[in-house]
Amino acid sequence: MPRPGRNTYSDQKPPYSYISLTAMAIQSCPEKMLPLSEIYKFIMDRFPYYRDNTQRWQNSLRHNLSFNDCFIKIPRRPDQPGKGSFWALHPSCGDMFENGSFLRRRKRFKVMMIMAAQEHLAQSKLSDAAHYLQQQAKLRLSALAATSTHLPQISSYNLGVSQPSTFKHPFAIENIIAREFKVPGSPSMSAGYPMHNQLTAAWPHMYNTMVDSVSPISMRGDYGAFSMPLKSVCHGGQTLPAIPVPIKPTPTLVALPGGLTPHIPAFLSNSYQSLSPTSPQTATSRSSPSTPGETHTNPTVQSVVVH
DNA sequence: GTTTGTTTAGTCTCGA
DNA sequence: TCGAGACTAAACAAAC
Repeated sequence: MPRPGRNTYSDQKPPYSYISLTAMAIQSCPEKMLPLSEIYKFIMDRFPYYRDNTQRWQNSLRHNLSFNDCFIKIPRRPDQPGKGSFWALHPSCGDMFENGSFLRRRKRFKVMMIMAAQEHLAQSKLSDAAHYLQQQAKLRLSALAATSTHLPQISSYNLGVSQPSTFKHPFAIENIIAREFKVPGSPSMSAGYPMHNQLTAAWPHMYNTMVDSVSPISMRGDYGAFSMPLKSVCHGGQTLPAIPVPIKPTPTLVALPGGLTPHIPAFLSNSYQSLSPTSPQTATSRSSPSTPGETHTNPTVQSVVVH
């Protein structure tokens, strides 16, 4: 497998999959999130190969963004007009390329909790499923408490502050190609996992929703503004903290007959206010036709990411 | 009309 | 050989 070169790959196809290219682009940005057009731009800037046949590879890239759970979509705020959403990396996609190949991952990064829960539901009584989910929630939440202090930090979302970190995201461009490139505009790229405190600041609405989402799943039936599944992440057999990711507000849900009310860490229960991923201002959602501050719930269950 | 996002389907490649 | 991941093409809908 060719190693990343020192310079651009001229007209040769770079030895990176679209996933790694996209991840590079996202990682190269201090905010760790980019709109599609910027991802295109990043790739074309660095890899001349992709200046041709743009239709083809851009379609593939979009397909990858949608198809792969390792990418999460972040809606624009209403006061940030523009097309499309921002794209970021799922916090647990870190070691997909652990084997050193940026063309082929060890295993596809996938969010499976809902499927698992549904399968479980299909195979057992509802009460069993509720118990199962409750156990999962406990496991993740306890692991969350245990691991959160060891997890990597990233730059705040557009807070203008790069937080110090020793962790290097495998997708960080400095880890992939920064050996070869100087990344303009990211002097202190400190690699990329959105952590809870930062996410809470950046996406309070998500966390708010998330808190709601784990409340008794009788739920309010609508899919409001920030309806997005709460995705806990379980990584390589290891349980990691949950990050809410607004991928697909699918109505797929698994209602817990007994009501699932795990203990929610304090950092998840931020009030609904301020910051958005891209601006230190009031967060509202473009996707929400409703009043900011209004709590919407997403009747989804926690999910598990498996590798 | 263009861009963005989702989905489906088929093919190719690689690793076990 | 087979399964899984990657790539490509295409259709379609929604947002801008």
